[in-house]
Amino acid sequence: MKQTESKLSRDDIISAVAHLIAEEGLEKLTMRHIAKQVGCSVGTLPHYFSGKEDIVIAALNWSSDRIMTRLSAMPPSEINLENLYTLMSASMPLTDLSDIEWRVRMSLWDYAVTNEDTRDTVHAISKVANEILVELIAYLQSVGEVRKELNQEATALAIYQMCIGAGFTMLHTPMDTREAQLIPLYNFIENIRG
Amino acid sequence: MKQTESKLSRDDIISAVAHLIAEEGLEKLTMRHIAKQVGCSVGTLPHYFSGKEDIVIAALNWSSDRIMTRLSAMPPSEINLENLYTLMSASMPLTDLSDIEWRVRMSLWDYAVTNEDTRDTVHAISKVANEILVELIAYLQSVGEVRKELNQEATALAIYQMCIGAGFTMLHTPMDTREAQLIPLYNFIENIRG
Amino acid sequence: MKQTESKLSRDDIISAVAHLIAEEGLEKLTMRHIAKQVGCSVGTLPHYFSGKEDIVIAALNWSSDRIMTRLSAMPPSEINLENLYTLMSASMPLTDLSDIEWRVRMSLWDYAVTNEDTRDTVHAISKVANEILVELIAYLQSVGEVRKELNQEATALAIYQMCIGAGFTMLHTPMDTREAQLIPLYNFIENIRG
Amino acid sequence: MKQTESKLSRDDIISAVAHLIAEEGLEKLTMRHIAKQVGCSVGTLPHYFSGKEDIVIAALNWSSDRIMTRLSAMPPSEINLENLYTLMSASMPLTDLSDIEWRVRMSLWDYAVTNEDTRDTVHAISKVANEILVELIAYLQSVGEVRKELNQEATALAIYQMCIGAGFTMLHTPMDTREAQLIPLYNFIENIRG
DNA sequence: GATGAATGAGGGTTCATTCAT
DNA sequence: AATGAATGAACCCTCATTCAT
Repeated sequence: MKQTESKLSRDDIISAVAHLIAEEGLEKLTMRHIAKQVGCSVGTLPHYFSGKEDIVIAALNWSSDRIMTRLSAMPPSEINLENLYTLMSASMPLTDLSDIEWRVRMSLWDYAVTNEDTRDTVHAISKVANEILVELIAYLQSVGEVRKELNQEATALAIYQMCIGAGFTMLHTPMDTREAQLIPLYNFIENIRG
Repeated sequence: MKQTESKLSRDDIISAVAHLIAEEGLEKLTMRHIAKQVGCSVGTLPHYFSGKEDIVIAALNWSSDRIMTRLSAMPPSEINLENLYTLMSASMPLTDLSDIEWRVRMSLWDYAVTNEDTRDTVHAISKVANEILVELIAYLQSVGEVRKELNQEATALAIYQMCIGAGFTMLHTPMDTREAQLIPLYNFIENIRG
Repeated sequence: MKQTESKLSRDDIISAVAHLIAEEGLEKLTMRHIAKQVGCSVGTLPHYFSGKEDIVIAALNWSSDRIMTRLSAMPPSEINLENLYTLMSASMPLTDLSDIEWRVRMSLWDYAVTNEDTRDTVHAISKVANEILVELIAYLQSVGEVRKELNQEATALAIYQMCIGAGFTMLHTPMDTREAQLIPLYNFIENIRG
Repeated sequence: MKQTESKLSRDDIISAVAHLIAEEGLEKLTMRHIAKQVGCSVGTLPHYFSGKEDIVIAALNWSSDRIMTRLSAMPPSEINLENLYTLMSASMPLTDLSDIEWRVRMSLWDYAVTNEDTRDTVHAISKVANEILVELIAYLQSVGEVRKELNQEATALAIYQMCIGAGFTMLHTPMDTREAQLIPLYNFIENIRG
């Protein structure tokens, strides 16, 4: 039997794998599970990826891409202190969709600890995220929404660290208790108001 | 050949496994590697643990135990705002030893995402850590070192989140760049001074 | 993309496969490699051969065809003892081209050990080769170049065996050392001179 | 179920594999077949060999060892021209046992064509075999059984080539027709008598 | 208790073959 | 006639586990 009804693409596979990682963990991810989730046979996967590691890395990066896309969605010029909080909270695992992204991100970060290439990738992404935040803080300082004496890098890094800490912690708590964990972030942002 | 030189204990195995997880990752952890690291044969391990999962969970919890022990080391009465920062930074992955602990902690947190029992454990530990911090903040407020109008829970959670975020981020950066990532925590603590 | 530039034929495929077998061995021969070498897609091959085994057998026989063609090239009436040696040595793996033929022949002979059909083919070819040699010896006896008391079949078989033994041995030695291995054949032919 | 009745050794496996190669060919040799033939499970084989290639090479060398052992069995001082022929014919594939050895040898020689390490091994073995023959010829010359004007190396090589050619050819012919193929070798040996 | 050879299920991967286009 | 994505069986190998010693 041939699978001809739906055209398969790398993104279809990546998405399926991301969901599998989120639900079962990297450890239980097998080529056979992937094929089943995608709806193809194991022999089809090599047409799109050179091997399991290739698939895994693509899926892990998928989460970073999604999170970064959300972070970059709002142009700096449309930012004010109110929607800085909105922007950050929108990137947190407060919905089923972003929960998956963060679960995969957790696997990615763990994977990166002992995998040099992935570690460099994760580090680069963190750097970019911080740079975006620095830009936002700088802009908000320029329009008087953030106190000018605050160090931009340190402020951005504080927000980043709180988001990472909150996001990873949330993965171990029920969905309906997660929003309350954003209070420190909210307070912090209020506290830098100019 | 029998292992007669030194008495083997669960802790010996756990410690050895923790180091293996930190160095190679959970993925590459095998019973043979464990036995080799411990210095016994694979057949010896079942005498101390019921299976691989049992060993893994024990080793993952090892990191939490170590970190919690450090956090609880200082009695609240000896705390001031200066050594609150010292206490927190002492628990960060700034040395080879604590680096291992954090690496294992990362594996633990990742493992917990898809393992209910472990998730409950991790959540409970987080809760205890936060309670300790709340106590510290409350004490510091009572002695006038921290502003009294600050919410204790929110302040404690903020510190906790920053530490988690900073600690996990540090695992992807060289050791000599990590201390600089504590600036946000330092600033935050300075900012709550009464 | 279609293959329209050159008309494909069974011989093109066989020749390509023979070269692949000579270079990489039967073990590493795959339909994809064949298609790549031929310059067509894997789906084209079934139009010319019923399956891989069909291709392999055809390619293996290719070497026998080539070697037999050379052996039959010279009409018996033009033979003398001098160019009997020339004829035989010309069929040995002393050039890159004949080296390929012998490499494939080695694969063929090996394949024939456990494949009845191929074994019959190889045996038949050996028989024909010997018959040709018997004719040559008979002719040379009739013109007085070979001693008449020698048994034709035994003499032919001796030459055949030495050529086979020398040819297969040569495949494991550098090209520039091979000619020296023809000395026994030369001596033998000199020794039967009438 | 554990296999405890019979002690397994590398030689047991090698012997089993040699028989498999002889009967089915290298191509159809799989770890599962080997395990079945040996009477163990696939997981047992890695205890004795590092992988399939390791097993294959060991089995291929097995044939050379057996053949060389037979060739070296007779001390030169006990040699005369009569038992030189006996010695050589004893190493030919005239029995079921030596037939297996030669079948494996054929696989070995074929394998060596595209495998450098094996090629070196085969070449070294050929060299040793020739050296043994040279010694025998030299001894027979010294005792007057072989004509002194004959070149030792060329004579030895001639015998070697005839044996190789005859042996490999025999593998494609029925057992009861093989002895007749030794006539050229017999004639050759008679012809060098001093 | 300690050992490590033996097990066999399950892993990732390769491949000849098929068939809708 | 030509294509190459899709198939799934079979490959080699790894591994947690078991158990006779």
